[in-house]
Amino acid sequence: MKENIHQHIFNEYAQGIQAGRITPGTKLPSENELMKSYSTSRETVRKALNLLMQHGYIQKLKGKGSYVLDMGRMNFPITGLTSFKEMSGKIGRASHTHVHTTHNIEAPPAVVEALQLEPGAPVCEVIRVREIDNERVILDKDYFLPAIVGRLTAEIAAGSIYEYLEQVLKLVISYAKKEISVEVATIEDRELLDLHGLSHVVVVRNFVYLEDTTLFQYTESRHRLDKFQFVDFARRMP
Amino acid sequence: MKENIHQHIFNEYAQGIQAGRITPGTKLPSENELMKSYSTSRETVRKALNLLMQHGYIQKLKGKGSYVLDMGRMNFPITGLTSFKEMSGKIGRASHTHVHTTHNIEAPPAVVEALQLEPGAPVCEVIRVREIDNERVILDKDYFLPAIVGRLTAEIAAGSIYEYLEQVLKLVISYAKKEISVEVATIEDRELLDLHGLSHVVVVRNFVYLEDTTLFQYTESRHRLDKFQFVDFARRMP
DNA sequence: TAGTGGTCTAGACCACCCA
DNA sequence: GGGTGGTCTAGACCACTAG
Repeated sequence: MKENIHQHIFNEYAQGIQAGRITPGTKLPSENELMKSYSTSRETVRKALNLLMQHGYIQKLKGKGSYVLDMGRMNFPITGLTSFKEMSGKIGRASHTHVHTTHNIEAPPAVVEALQLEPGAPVCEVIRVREIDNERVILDKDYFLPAIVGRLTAEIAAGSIYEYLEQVLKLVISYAKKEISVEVATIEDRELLDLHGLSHVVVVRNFVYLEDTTLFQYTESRHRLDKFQFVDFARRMP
Repeated sequence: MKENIHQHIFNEYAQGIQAGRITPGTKLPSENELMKSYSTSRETVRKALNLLMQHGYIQKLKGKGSYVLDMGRMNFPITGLTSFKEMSGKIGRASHTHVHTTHNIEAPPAVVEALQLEPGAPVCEVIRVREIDNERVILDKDYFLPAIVGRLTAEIAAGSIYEYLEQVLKLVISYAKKEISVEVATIEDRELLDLHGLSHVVVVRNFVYLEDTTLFQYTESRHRLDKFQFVDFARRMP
């Protein structure tokens, strides 16, 4: 499992808070106490506590201690890099994915720009429609570099592509940039989604990078307006 | 003043990257070299580098080194807790704020819920309209606890309320939770904004907390659809 | 093998909070 | 004054990357 000490401490408390075993307002043991009870050094304890703080689980107060926030059990944290499959599990709604197309094509202009390709370069395009409560509300258009992912099958696309990339291809996803905007619905949006006459869709553009800083995926996630929500937790930087 | 060593190192590189003096792809000095050139310890250097990494300025590669990303100069980082005033400066567009109302009122139901108040409790309401390129595109509705902010004047509201709170009242803002969704425009939206017939607005709900974990402000920022953009940088968590 | 970043240790001094 | 978190130090061992 290769679990670090500080990650181990973080996990224990993060899970405890998320499961409600540790209630908001509770004071955590001091760094000195944690140090003893985990038989480790203070800096290691502090790494764990800082992780908990950065994730919004606790608040640290100089001279007082660390206190549990009630933000940890926050409604659906769509923040970060959470994928549709992880998310739909959390919200516990009837959801279903329909794979519309999976093929290698010449990159369309928008994708050439997004992935910084040569005009006419090949990309692997995967178009999926997400259904929640029997309504088609999300259109996902993914573009991968064939040199890296090879050819994706429909079966893979039906599940979690991230799971496949990380566990089978052993690719390590490192970071991503997201852009959220609202745009006029295209003809494709109208055909593949149940828009009920809504004129706009929320577009989430996602640029995904690997550990070696290679940009390897571009995703356009097109959501029906009324089914879109994004939650963000932010700390004030000094 | 009072600048930590690791914050100092962070600032030097962050500014260098943002100003373009350090170009993307550049390899940073190794931790050992930085340690010597700043006459400090390695853990301190690492704190600075981790900050740079968390902010998307660099990528660290085991066994190789730290490399500058081209994400640091990212377009309008509305992520985090950036306020309108800070932002409008960055995008460099003609912008103007019109203070519509500033008064203490009984909290409306939605605000009672958001700030967890007793029904009928007083709140300080500030309604402002943001103009960009001579179009009224953002409606900001702020609600503060009068016990903390007292009475805000129109002059203060015309500038940056955050500046006033932090520099005059010495309040320390610690963290915030944001929720982004799209909703049907209200009558008030139609009156105060130039919606050009658009039926929906993007609503950003902001819950702001102080250092002692007090929730003290609730903000509703209502944006015209086509003028809304949100950029997010996320790292994959282990 | 030499250099890199990732983790950990056992101390230290400081500023802050509260009794 | 005793406890708390914030910062820093000078070592150590490991896993990874490279030539």
